[in-house]
Amino acid sequence: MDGPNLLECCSPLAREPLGEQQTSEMARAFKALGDPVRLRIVSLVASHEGGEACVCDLTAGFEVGQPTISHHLKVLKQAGLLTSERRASWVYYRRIVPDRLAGLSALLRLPAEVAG
Amino acid sequence: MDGPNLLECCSPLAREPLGEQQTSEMARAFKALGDPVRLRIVSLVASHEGGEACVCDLTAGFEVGQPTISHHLKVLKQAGLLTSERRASWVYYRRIVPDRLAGLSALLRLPAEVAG
DNA sequence: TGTCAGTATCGACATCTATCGACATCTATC
DNA sequence: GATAGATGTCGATAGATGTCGATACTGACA
Repeated sequence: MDGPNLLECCSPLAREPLGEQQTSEMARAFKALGDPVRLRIVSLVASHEGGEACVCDLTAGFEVGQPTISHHLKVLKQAGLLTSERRASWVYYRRIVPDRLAGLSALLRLPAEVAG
Repeated sequence: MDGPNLLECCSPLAREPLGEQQTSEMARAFKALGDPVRLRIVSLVASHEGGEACVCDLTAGFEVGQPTISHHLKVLKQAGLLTSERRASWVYYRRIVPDRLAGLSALLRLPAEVAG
């Protein structure tokens, strides 16, 4: 996933055909973003003040139950998109640094866009 | 998906919490990329000469059967990532223009990255 | 018109996934 | 230590998904 050129100008995805090994981990990250609830969780965390949000912030804003939120957070964590830290009674989630989302963004950027 | 500011400087995802309606279509696109085979298909199409590849180019490069490739192509097409055109006996797939991948890339780009 | 190659669809199957309720675990506070 | 609140885990279940073999469709060509 975090290969040497991932944050450079051109998209590895469009530069050459990706092999099996390269795609499996990338696909897992995209798959994690491929659920509306998880996408909203990432958005809420990324846009929350301080760049982090506790689980209580999340459960309040969704129509699904707390165990489900917890499950989705686990998926996002395993995909390398979020990290968590316990402070007192609450667990706070924030984007992983170096940012995986930025890496995925660069992956999708295409030559036409870079040139134009 | 293709809202007015999607290709601007900052990431909508990190600017404000995304709502249910906004995320559903985005999630579908990410979900489509969330399979290793599909990610490789997109990569192969994007990197193929002329920016397009026929199904026969794809079936040759994968270990899964032709019906499965056809199924994945349908998913990518429905997600708005690829388009197809029949020429003689062959069906050619290429990236959709305006490019959906670029839109997703912009979506994931984060303020920190833009500022830095 | 008949045949062939390329591609899509269909039905079936095994596996994965999202969700829930119930319960366990952790921390703070009394 | 006992209690309460916040969070994670477990087991169950319904639905989605990836894959395949068989088959139908489409265009080219004899």
